[in-house]
Formats: sequence, C-alpha cells, structure tokens
Amino acid sequence: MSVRVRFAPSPTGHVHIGNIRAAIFNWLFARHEGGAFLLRVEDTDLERSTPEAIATLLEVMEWLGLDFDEKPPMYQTSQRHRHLEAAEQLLTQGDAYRDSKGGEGEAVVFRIPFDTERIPGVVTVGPIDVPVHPDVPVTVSSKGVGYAGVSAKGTPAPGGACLAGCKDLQVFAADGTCLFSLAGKEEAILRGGESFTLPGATRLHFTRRTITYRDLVKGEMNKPLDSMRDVVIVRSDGSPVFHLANVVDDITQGITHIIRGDDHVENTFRHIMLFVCLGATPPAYGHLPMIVNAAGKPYSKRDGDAFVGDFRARGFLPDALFNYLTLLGWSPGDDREKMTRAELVEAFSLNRVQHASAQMDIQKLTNLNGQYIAELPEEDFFVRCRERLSEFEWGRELDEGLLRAVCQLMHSRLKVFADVEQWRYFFVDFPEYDAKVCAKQCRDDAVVAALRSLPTKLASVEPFTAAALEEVIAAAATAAGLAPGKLNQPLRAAVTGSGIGAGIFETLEVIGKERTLARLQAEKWLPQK
RNA sequence: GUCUCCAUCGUCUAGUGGUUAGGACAACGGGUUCUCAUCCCGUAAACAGGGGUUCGACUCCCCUUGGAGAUGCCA
Repeated sequence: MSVRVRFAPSPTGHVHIGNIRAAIFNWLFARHEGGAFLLRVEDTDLERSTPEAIATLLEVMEWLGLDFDEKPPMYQTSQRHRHLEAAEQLLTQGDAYRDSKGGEGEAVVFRIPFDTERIPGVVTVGPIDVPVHPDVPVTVSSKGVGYAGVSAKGTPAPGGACLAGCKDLQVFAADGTCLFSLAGKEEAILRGGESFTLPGATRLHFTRRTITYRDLVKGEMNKPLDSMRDVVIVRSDGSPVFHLANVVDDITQGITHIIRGDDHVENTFRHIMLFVCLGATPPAYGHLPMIVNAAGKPYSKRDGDAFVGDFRARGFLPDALFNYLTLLGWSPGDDREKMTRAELVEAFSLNRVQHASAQMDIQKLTNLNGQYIAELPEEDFFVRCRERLSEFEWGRELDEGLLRAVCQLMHSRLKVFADVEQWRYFFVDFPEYDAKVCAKQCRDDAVVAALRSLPTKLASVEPFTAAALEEVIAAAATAAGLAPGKLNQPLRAAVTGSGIGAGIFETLEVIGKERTLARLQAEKWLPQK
C-alpha cells in the first residue's frame, strides 16, 4: 500500500514553527516514499478559523514550498456527519455510552474495549495489586472502576480506571476478605448496566494488560490499560471531540502514517482502539519531539517570535528556514547541514529523528540564511533587495544603477534581508550619525584637520573611483602626519555615520563625489564639545 | 499525586561495547584587511549523578535527579 500522510493544523492565523516543522517532516517523508502528502484543515474552532486564517495557512505552506496533493484540502467541518455517524456506530456496537457527568446534557463516551482480542498490541502482563483508600468506596460499573489511591501522606488521591484495565478484578478489605469479584459479572455490568459500590476496601487485585505499538521514531511504546480512562468523543452540546474527528478523518482519507508532535503520544493508544472499533486498520505512528524556546520551555504567546510569518517578515529565505528546521530534531547521519530539497528528500528517514526536544537557535538560522543569500544570483538578490527597501520611505524610488552597485558591494555581508535598513546612507543626502562612533574616530585634532582638508583634495579626483580615492586619501593622511590608513575609519564615520561597512574606497565610489563632499563639508560628524 | 516519554560541548547534532568522543552555530585567539562581514588557520567547550552487566561502557539494565507531555467534554 502506498504511503499517505497528512498535515492537519487548525488554522488560527499564525502558523507555529513547531507545527510547520511537523508539516515539513510529513512532506519529506511523503516525497521520500513517493507517497501522498495531504492537507486537512481542522477548522472546527469556528471562532478562530476565519477565511483570513485559512488563507494565511495556505500562503505559508506555499512560501515554504510545501505542496500538497489532492486539492482542495479537506475541511474538517465538512465531515461532521461522518463523525456523528461514527459515534452512533460505536454506540450501537456497545463500544460507547452516553454519560452526563459534568456537562449540560449527555456526552458520548468511548469505552476502552474490555474484549481486547481484537486490539492489536494488547498483551497481558500479569496480576497486580493496587492499594486504595478505605474512606472512599470503590465503584464498579460499565463506566469503569472508581477509587481513591493512597498518597504518600496517607490521604486519598484521586484515581480510577476504565473497566478494561481491571480484568479479573477482585476487591479486598483490610482483613483480607474479598468484597467483590468481577469474574462472571462482566456481561451483567457491560450490557445489563449493573453497578457496585464497595465501602471499606483497601486493595484492588487484577490482571494488568498493556497496549503496545511501535513508534516510527521512539520505538516500542506501551501503556497499562489501568492507567487509561474512557474518552469523551461527542460533547454534551453534540459537537465531535478532536479524538473522534481526527480518527474518522484519517480513516476517510486513508492515512497510512501519522507523523505529529510529541504531545500526542498518550492519545495514540486510544486512537488505535478507536481505529479498530470503527473497523479500520490503525496507521503507523511517528512522534516528533517538540521545539522549545531559548529558555528550554515550550513556546508561548510571550515568545512572539515563534510564528512562521515572523521569520518571513524578518527576511529569512524559505529554503534556509526549511533547511534549518529539518536540522532541528533530525540529521542525515553525516556532517552535511546545508542541503538542497532533493538531498533532504533523498536522505530523510523517521528513524533518524531525535527523541528529545530541540531548542531553536536563531544565530544558526541566521548563519545558514547568510549562506543561502550568498548563493543567490545577482539579479535575484537585486530584486529582493529592491522589494525590501521599498518598505522604507527613503527606499521607494531608488536609482537602479546605484542600487545595483550597492547590492554588489553589500551582497556578501547580508545575512537577513531586514538588515538592508542599514543601507540608508547610500541613498539619502545625509546619514544618521552614530554619535559614539564619531566621537571615537574624530576626537584627534589632527584627524579633524585632515578630514577638513579632504573636500578640496577629493574635488579634483576624476574619475571618482576606489583606486584613485585610495591614493589621494593615503596622501592626505600622510600630509597630516598620520600613518596611511589612519584616516580611513574617521572618514567612514564622517561620510556614512557608521563604524562598519564595506571597503571605504568602494563605499565612497558608490556614494559618489557630490554627496561625499557635501557630507564632509556639513561637518555633522564633528563631535559636540 | 499517577501515568507516559526524554537526557552527548552554551545550542543543533555524529556516535548503536573498544574513538585522541567528530562536525556545525555561537564564543575566544590568529591570518587576510582601512572597519565590519566573507574567507583561511587555531583554542576552549560535553557523555546529568549513582549503581550494576562486561575483559571493557557515551553506548545495555536498574535507581536518583532534572525536563517535557498526559491525566473524560482543548487541539
């Protein structure tokens, strides 16, 4: 059977970096296997799932090159009838029941199947004893076993399990007498609705069973049935819960492999049971570790910078972000880091995915982005810069020749497109002067005198080229009693207002004679005494 | 509280019983250079702790610690 995977986000207008990483891994897996990558929009939260939010989601996916198969995507709200039909089916099969605990009306609750023969991966471990607190009566009914455990302090601690978790249950009092025995009563409880309340019990004795599955990234996973409880699948207001909707849609779409975040591992056990009870073969599962912030904590609203849109806005290239994100929790097994899509598709495999969560490192992303920018063809780089620059008032109508010259000069220095903001001094009459830099560079009287002598000397330089400038400026420094080159940084400060930039002679050439002279003469660089 | 999962330099990672524990980003030092960046060279930097198993553990098992997730009407 060919591979079918899906990305199933709920559109909220902001696509989270962890979510998109899940999408990337699904996409990589599908392309590697030659399978299908589907999109399912889980738009059941009607408040937040606006058309704009959905548009944002699609835009982000396109930006990152995450093309999905079988368009249009499935919208979960369109599947509501299937969800409710599935709930009905479970109800009539006896795999679910109605319960009014807690809600306004009656919710539908999926019962962890008592008869586990049909569930793959369920194994019997053996007999086990669980101490319970005698002050709280043990209850046994079709809804499960209710009891209070005993905390370290000896007080009652909330406990309970699904009935399936307590096969062969026997309830004992402190003196050893058996208050209850489940054997033979299963049918009466499950079908007949019989229930029992047993005060004064101190110990539960039952046969433990666990459910096991092999996770594609984490390996063997298992969970005792007695640590599970029945699951609400339809709310008392009649709306399907995530667990039901998700599983039903996966069945409808014929999903073969579910690759999702770590936070779903616990759900997997009950989802497997839902698949089986709905007559479907459970898919294979792989759980990706979470991406955490610089403090090692899960991203929260306070972190702000965890949305894909933010990275786009800051001028990260989609290929760079894509590449970086693949390296978060995965590696090809050799020393390669910068890899093309084709290489990534070729090398990707789930069993090389990390088991532990990973921290986002913006510096490494920035470095990688710089590498991608460096590789951009000149024309492509020029177009992107022009677009970026147009976001600034002074960057709207730039002379193309000047812009091309600036791009060529600055290409190797740019790591993130947002930084083109610092190119302002190439395009305006007067730069913003960094007072600290000017004060540091121009505090020496000899230097100031030399800078003041420059306008007349530079005026005759024709053509105004880097090579010619270098000669004249070195001579000016020498004439002022300075070592050649000692005038360069003061000159940079005086003309660009900054202490950093490309080569000063090349920079002056690009800025041009007129503005260079004007800036020197205006003496806005002169430190205020 | 209970359950599940996780643990190699600051960060991302390689490593599947025998390695000088490798690479990348960041840091630091040097070279190139007028500054910054690029580029080149180099330095510092890790197996959470404790028990086992073994001739030999980063690697296998157990415990502790720490972290994350889950714990009936969020997804």
